[in-house]
Formats: sequence, structure tokens, C-alpha cells
Amino acid sequence: MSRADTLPAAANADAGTARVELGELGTSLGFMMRIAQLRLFERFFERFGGLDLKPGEFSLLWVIHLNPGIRQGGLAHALRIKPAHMTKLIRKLEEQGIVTRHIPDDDRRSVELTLTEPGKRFVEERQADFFGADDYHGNALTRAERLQLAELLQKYCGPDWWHE
Amino acid sequence: MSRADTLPAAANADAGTARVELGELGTSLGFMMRIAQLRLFERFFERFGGLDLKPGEFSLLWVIHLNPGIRQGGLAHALRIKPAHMTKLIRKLEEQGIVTRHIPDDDRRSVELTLTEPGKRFVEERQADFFGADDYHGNALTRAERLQLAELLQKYCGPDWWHE
DNA sequence: TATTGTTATACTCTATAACTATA
DNA sequence: TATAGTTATAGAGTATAACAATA
Repeated sequence: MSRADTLPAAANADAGTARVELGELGTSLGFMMRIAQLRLFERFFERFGGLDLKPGEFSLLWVIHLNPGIRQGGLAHALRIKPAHMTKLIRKLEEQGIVTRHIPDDDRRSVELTLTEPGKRFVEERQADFFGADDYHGNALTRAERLQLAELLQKYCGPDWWHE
Repeated sequence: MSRADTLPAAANADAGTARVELGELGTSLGFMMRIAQLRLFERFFERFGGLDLKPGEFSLLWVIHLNPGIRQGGLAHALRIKPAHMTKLIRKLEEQGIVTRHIPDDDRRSVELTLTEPGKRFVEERQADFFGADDYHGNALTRAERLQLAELLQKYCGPDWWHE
């Protein structure tokens, strides 16, 4: 054929190899949030891969640490995790000896959560890493930009939803 | 027992019912990106729920629209979708008559993608909605804030990774 | 040998609904 | 009758590795 290293069909100029044009997608919040989250996970595992701890799990421990005796449902709501899923997550942490479940006398349907001593130590030792200003948290951003980014994300959610 | 409506154990003041303290988590990028993305999905389905279209699918069609003849692998890389997953997505869109797969003579391993006429119409008709300044895209933010948010997310990813 | 895409498989996260025990 | 949590089940999204066809 006569088109081996000449142009492909006119309609398909640069088919495949050229840089991909994203247009408005590059400033679309939906797309950018997804991409940024993928990047964040990548960095998380570069940083904490050896720990056998998933991003969401530290959040869980952190909130129990700050709110000892929090009820399982309250935790689920604060973190936007479905109660059915929370049951599994807490069960696992309990088996690992990190979290204690306690059924209070004044409402025996509910479950109150606290960290065990090893659990507390675990959180306190890693707190600086997880909330620190390192690669994972965006070394490409200044401290002010990081804060601004978090605040814009909060504002995107809206106050009604945020404090509901 | 003598503690029915008195205080629970001292350590568990306000167990369960008080407002949950999030501490540094509230300005943690990992947590906030997850929360904001959940909110975005919620809004997406409020807005486009009737369409039987998932958030990622419009992105796919949009990029094919802007890059007719793009190769399947190039699309997968640009959108950070794994090739194995892309196969399934494209297959579905092909069955719906929205996308055409074409195997070029100059490299018969590859697959070039274009939109069908109905596909083009579909994208062009919805483009304003998907990229518009409405509820879904964050009515809580000004136009400038929305742009700034997208740019900070881009910057978080870092230029090396972004254009790799 | 390397590359492009496909198939098969599995694992995580999430969603839903039915269930229990308590209130 | 309502609420807190549990169980069971299913679906979406993604990851991996083995594979076929082509380069």
C-alpha cells in the first residue's frame, strides 16, 4: 500500500500517537477529583505501603481516638460509610486488637467504640506522618495552597450537607 | 443498677450523641477528596439520574469526540483507566451504537475509536450540561473558585505525572 | 521479542434488603 | 412501632496475569 509512512486517512490525523486533547475535561471538577484521588492513593502506597493499612482505616482510628466512646452509627455517619460496611471494618479492627466494642447499659442496641492501648499507640506514632506536609500530602503545593484546596473541597460540599 | 440516667463511665463523656470531632481530618486532602467526590456523585445523579449514564462514561465519549481516531490504549492512558477495563467499556458503547471501532491497516494490533453520528449528537447535546455552571458543578463556589479548585487539583497531581 | 488489546479471575468497596435485639 | 446494628447478597470498579495477534 502507498501510505506506510505518509499521513493516515484525513479524518484521523495523528490517530493514536499524538498528545490527547482533553478540552474542558481538564478543568472539570468531576474528572479532576477522580484523577487527583488516584494520584493520592499512588502516593499513599508509596509512603505507607509497608504498613498493611488502607487510606480509610487510619481515618477510622483517628476519629475513634478523638471521640472515645463514639457510637458505631455516629462514626459511620461522620465518615459517610454505610452502617453495613462499618460493621465489617470494625470487626476487623477488633480482631486485630486495635479497637474495643462496648455495649452500654443505657442502650443495649448500640455499640461504643474506643481504642485499645496498642491502638492508641499506633495512632499517636503515625499521626505526624498522616497529617504531615510530605510527598503524600502534596509537595507540589505550598502549605497555604494545601489548606486552600481542602477549604475549597469543603465549600464544594456545601454547609448544609457538611453539618447535617 | 445505679447509673441508668446518670453519667456513663468518665472516659466516655457524650458517648455517641455529641457532634463528632474530626480534628486535622477536616483539612486532610485524602479525606476531603473522598467526601467531595461522594457529594459530587450525589449531585451528578440528582442532575443526570434519568439518563442511564455514569460519570465516567461521558468523559470517555467527550475525549473520543475531541480526538477522533484515538487509539484505545491512548484513551485508557489519558483517562487513567486500565486497558482491560477499557475493553469492556468500549464494547458496551459499541453495542449501544455510540462508538465505532476501526482496525487500521498500518497497525492491525490497534483499535481506533470514533463516535457514530448518534454518538456525536449525544455529546454535543449534553456538553453544556456536563460542563455548565450548575448545581452539580458546585453552585456553592464562584466561577473563579471552581477554576481555582480544578487548578489546585491539577497542581496536586504534579506536572511530571500529569503529562507523562 | 515487544506491543496492543482481550479474556478470565478475583478482590475491594459499596448498595440494598431482610433480619435481631432492643427501645 | 422505631432504632442500632448485623447478615447475606449482589453489583460496580479495579487489579493481575495469561493469552492471541501483530509488529
